[in-house]
Amino acid sequence: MSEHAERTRPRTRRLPREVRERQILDAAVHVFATRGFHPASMDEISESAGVSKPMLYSYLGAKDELFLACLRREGARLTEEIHSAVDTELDAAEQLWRGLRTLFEYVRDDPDGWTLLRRQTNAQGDPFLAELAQWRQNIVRLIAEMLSRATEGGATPRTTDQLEPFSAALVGASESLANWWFEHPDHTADGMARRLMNMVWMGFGDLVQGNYWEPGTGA
Amino acid sequence: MSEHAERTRPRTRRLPREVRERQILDAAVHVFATRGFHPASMDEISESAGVSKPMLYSYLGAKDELFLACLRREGARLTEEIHSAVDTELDAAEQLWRGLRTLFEYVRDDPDGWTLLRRQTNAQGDPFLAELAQWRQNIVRLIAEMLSRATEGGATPRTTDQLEPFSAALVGASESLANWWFEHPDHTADGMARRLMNMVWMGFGDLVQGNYWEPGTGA
Amino acid sequence: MSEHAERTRPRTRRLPREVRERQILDAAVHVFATRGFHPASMDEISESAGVSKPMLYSYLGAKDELFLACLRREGARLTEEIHSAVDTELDAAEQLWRGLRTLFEYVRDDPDGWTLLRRQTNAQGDPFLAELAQWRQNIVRLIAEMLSRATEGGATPRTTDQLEPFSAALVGASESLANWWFEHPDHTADGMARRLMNMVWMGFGDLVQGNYWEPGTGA
Amino acid sequence: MSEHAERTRPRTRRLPREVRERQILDAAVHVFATRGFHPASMDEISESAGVSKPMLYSYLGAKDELFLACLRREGARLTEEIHSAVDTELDAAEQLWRGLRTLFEYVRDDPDGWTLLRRQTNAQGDPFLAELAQWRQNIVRLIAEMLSRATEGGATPRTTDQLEPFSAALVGASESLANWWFEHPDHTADGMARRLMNMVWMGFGDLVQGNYWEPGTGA
DNA sequence: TATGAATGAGGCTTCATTCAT
DNA sequence: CATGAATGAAGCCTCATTCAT
Repeated sequence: MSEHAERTRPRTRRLPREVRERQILDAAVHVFATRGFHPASMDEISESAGVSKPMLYSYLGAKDELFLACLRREGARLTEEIHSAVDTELDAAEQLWRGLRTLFEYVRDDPDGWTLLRRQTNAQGDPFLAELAQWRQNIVRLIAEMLSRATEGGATPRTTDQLEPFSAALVGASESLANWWFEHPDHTADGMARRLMNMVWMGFGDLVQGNYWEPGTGA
Repeated sequence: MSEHAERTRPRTRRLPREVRERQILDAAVHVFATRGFHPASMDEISESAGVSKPMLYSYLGAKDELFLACLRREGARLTEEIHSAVDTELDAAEQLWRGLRTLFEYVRDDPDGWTLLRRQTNAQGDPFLAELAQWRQNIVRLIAEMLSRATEGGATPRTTDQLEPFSAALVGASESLANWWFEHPDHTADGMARRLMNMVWMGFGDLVQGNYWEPGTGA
Repeated sequence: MSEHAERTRPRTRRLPREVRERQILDAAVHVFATRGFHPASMDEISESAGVSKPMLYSYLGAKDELFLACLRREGARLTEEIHSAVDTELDAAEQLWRGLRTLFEYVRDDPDGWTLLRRQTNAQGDPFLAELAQWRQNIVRLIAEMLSRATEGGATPRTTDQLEPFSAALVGASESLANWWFEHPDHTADGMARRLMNMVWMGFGDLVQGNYWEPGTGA
Repeated sequence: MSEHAERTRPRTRRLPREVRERQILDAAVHVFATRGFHPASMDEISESAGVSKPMLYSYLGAKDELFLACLRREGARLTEEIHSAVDTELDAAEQLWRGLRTLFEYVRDDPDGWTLLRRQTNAQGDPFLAELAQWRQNIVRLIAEMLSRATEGGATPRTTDQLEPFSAALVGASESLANWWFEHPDHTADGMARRLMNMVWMGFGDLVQGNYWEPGTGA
């Protein structure tokens, strides 16, 4: 009887397009993050979103496009949060510190999004992943520029040379450390950011001698 | 013409098992590295190895097992090279330097293997990838121990606390920098290792002030 | 011409699930009965059902499950028909007579189902066939109980001892005689049941002396 | 070392063809009986026979032919044993009794052979199984003739009519009872044969009244 | 004689995607 | 707007069988 009753009106109400899209994206981000792009199935996504598959396609297109939409949303969210956290007037160490702290806050608040951004690596044959690579490179370049601005004057040419690979390494270290955090969740975002700041700013040579970086210390 | 091109390599016949296994593994490492686990097809691997599919299965088992065999071979190769390069008698900086140099040499000499090790991330539902995660964690731990040994005496408790996350970050930085290298191949392995050494040992704070790490300098 | 012949039945479209499931089961029972489990191919079943293969899987699961579904449907049908034909108030001979007659009517009306139930033997490595063995054993036990009830009082202990193996033999005789019937179809179900009744009730010793069993005669 | 030593001379000696064929047939009968025709693999058979696959094919041909060879050997063995046990001079009951006893002795002594003969049912699409069906029918006919001879004089026409289906049912009952025996092995061949004899000769009607058949009693 | 090496062919299964209602 | 019904295409895997030594 109750089964019958449920069938008397459509399972889901007519919702405004915007709401539906967010529902779907939320579900898709979760499934893609949990399974990875290829093993994720459109069936699971549609079910998890509480939407029929035709709606999925009609709202967000094919699997590639849906995945891209997820990447774009999460990438933009992270980028914006970092942007609004750093202030180009500050010195390099402070900017870095704020950026890292924001990053780890994002990781904490939206672990699926982070997994999504972090998991996929560029792969020949998955051309649509090029956009993700592009996005990463942008971040790397932003950091490089930030450091460049912040070190104008003092920086020797040799330092400048190192800026981009340094930024790349920094991004890699952040990603890896965030993963480590997943397995050791008894740390705060602040603590994680501070850890990373120490590493990249002070270097192991200093740490070994007991010299630590502290927020507010400056360059 | 293109039809003829497909017959590029004539099917060599009746080779001893050992040789065939190596052929297959070589091809599989290449295809898995190029495409990733899921998109790689057994068809492509068998074709690329110049061997029929039943041989794949007869010699190296199902797709999972073949993939694991690739991971094991490449992982063991890298591990061994690094092991034989570092000498636990040396101080930390020197050990790190040698390890990093060997790593980048491996990346240069066996880029497919590197991509393989680097590309796959652990995903729920791909339990066989757990072995890769395990292997990575072992490396992290090895580095942490190395640093721990090398800093005995001087290290404060706080430093010790940081050793494992630091190692994780270091591995991430190496991976990311190696990727950057793929896109800027006009650098030597030695140069890349030196770059990374500067970052992790000196830290950006020192670099900014013109203090660089040099091989042979010691801790 | 033959190309056109293949399109014999136009793909009916958009049928309710219930109808499709029956269509599929009908086809599957036929193919499984004709070929046996292993040689039957999902391709042939899907084609014979006028449905694409994914529908088979979506509606009735993998080959094992589809086969089990066939067994269950046919087994239940036969069991029910016999159940509603016999009446535990009657004496043993009458019950047996009605059961046998119903059995042969089922064989006549649903030869594929009968072949299905009769053909498969339990094999190590086909664990899903255990259910069929179980079902057979249930029938044997039912018959044994029926005879037991019907002979209470008169039966000596020795008779009771024989009830289960006797029932097993009876089932085997029925199966074999039904097969014989397939090759000599110019007999009625009633005639076949009477034949078997004579054998099992009177025994050859009586038959040789011209003593036959007749319906309505009683024990 | 021992592994190496084993390789210094061929794993198997040159054996006369006859011996090899018996080896192979023994293994094949076992595997076919255990798994059934389709699931049995030539790999398992060759391994179980201690012979390489090319030898298998060279000695006994393809899978169908090998299977047929198994059926023929086992079928002939059983037929011969029964033939030499019965004596057409004896009366019907005694012949039947001896035949049944021999049958159950064969089942006891060569259960794989029995399973082989009993398991496969004629299947459209497995044309090579027709020979098995033929063989069964021969047995049925033999029994019918035996009964016919043994009842000449006393038998009414109606009895004659029943002889072939009766024989078919008898064979089915034997098969089924032999299967039951597999699951209740704590009985002797003699006991089983006596059981069956009671059923087919006396019939349930007599049994219910305490009339049993005893060896040596005659018709 | 004897066998390790090798494969064509075919079966099971699933997935992204679309149609008809 | 919304969906249950439907499928082409492709992937993994195994088997009977033969070749070259």
